[in-house]
Amino acid sequence: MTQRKVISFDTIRVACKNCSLSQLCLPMGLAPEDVERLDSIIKRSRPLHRGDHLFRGGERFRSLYVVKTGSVKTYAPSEEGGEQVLGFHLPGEIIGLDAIDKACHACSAKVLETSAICEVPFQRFEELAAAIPSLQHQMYRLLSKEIGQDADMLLLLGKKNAEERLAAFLTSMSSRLSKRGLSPTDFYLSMSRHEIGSYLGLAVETVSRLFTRFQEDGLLRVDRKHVEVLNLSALEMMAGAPPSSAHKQRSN
Amino acid sequence: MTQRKVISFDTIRVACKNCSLSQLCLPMGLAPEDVERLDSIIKRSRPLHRGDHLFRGGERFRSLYVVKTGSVKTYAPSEEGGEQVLGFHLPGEIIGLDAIDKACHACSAKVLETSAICEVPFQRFEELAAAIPSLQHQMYRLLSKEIGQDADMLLLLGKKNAEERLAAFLTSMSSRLSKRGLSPTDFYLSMSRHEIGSYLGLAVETVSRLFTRFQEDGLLRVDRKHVEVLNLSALEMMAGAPPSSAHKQRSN
DNA sequence: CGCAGCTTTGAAGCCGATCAATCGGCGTGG
DNA sequence: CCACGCCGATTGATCGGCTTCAAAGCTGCG
Repeated sequence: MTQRKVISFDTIRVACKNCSLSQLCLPMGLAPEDVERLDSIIKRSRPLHRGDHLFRGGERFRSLYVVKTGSVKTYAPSEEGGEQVLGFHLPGEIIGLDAIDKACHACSAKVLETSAICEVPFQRFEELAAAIPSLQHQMYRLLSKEIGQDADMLLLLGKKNAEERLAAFLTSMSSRLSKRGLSPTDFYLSMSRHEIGSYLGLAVETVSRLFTRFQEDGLLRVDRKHVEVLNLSALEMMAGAPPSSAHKQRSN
Repeated sequence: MTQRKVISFDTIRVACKNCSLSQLCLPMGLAPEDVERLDSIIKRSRPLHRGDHLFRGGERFRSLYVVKTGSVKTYAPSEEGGEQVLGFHLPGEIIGLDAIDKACHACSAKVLETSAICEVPFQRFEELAAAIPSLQHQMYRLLSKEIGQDADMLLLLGKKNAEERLAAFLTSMSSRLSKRGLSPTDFYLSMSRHEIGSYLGLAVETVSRLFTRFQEDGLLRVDRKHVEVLNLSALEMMAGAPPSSAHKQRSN
């Protein structure tokens, strides 16, 4: 099913058993009783709305957050009001892992659309993990996975051109939404062109031009925030190795 | 003291008590007996030499590696022989955290100069961490720290220009070496210009030109791999906020 | 001593940023 | 209900930094 009108979708069902990490990110190897224990420490908040902050840079770190529905962006506010978008977080994804080290948030997290977010007090989670080896292992995996994804992003920013970047962004969105049972080819982008550009290290105008070009090339259909992917495999190809043989990047 | 002739420094003392994580990355909060336990699972290898691999992409993940002396680069081999450098690892730093998730190395790690590396079997480490809460916490911090650093790198690649990138690279090297008791202003770079360029998302020629320019501007003195920083604070300034007011970056 | 590889330097071209202006949707208020 | 105004998105034109291409210089090693 396509998720139409996400932007103004206010009636979010918060009542969902096992909204917890158990399903969202730790799908394997937990005994039912352990799942119950994990579930018991999780706080469910009322729906948050566009513009609300989960936390701001500089605040003390207390909890991890799991997106249940909706989407969140993390960003580093820079001097002169500008901001660098560090990531977009879709349902099932975790926010705040980077703050464990200094026990203080280095970035801010802002809700992009009406969203349901679970809060996981880290202190209590840590105690639980110490008692449940498989949970501890899952936590290590989770942190490790984040590092691996960052490496992919490093590669994207370091080596890929604008076309490849946007293609990678779109295929990433596609596959992540798909994992949550949403359509991989028809979705709404809750973030602005400006935010996409910031995330990908591109100017807004470049992002806009590329959307237009992709549409002209029959890769997708775009209407504002609504995206229909018409040729996913072509996008994936483009996101991966050098796309058009026209101008190949040096392998530096 | 400056570390002269690092490149051909073959007589590395491997015999060093507490070379372990205890000193390298987990400086706080461990009881002496726990340090002993941690130390006991660590394997010390004979010195490795330039070009040796710690592991290659695709190999099964078994251990983390800690650089004791020397330096290591991690890189993602791409098709057509090209490689993307993901990071440089100096004494005290850990390698392999990204492989925990899939229990398989996604990147390769190659020794840049004669180095002493400690191997930490992860399975056994994990068991130990489960039994020592403060060790578990340190491990979370370590993983989290890595994520935070990746975010810094994302910002660098996404927003900074060539000049800022090299300045950031140099100040990073400076401060990391300094942490290990080496000179922050006089050091040898064990990696090639090409590898620096790959890491920073720049062409070799650009890196070379910038070294020349920095020297002309009196910021540093360069001779091959030997770097003397003459104006560290200017470099730090340059690496941080927009450097020369001449051409300011859009805050996208 | 001579080659191979890395580094440096020069020149030209291109991609994406920047500047500039219009378009378009959406919320507001009359 | 519609006109207005604001802000994001789009489109066009120009500029510039970095890449690319090319070639010489340097260094270290066999």
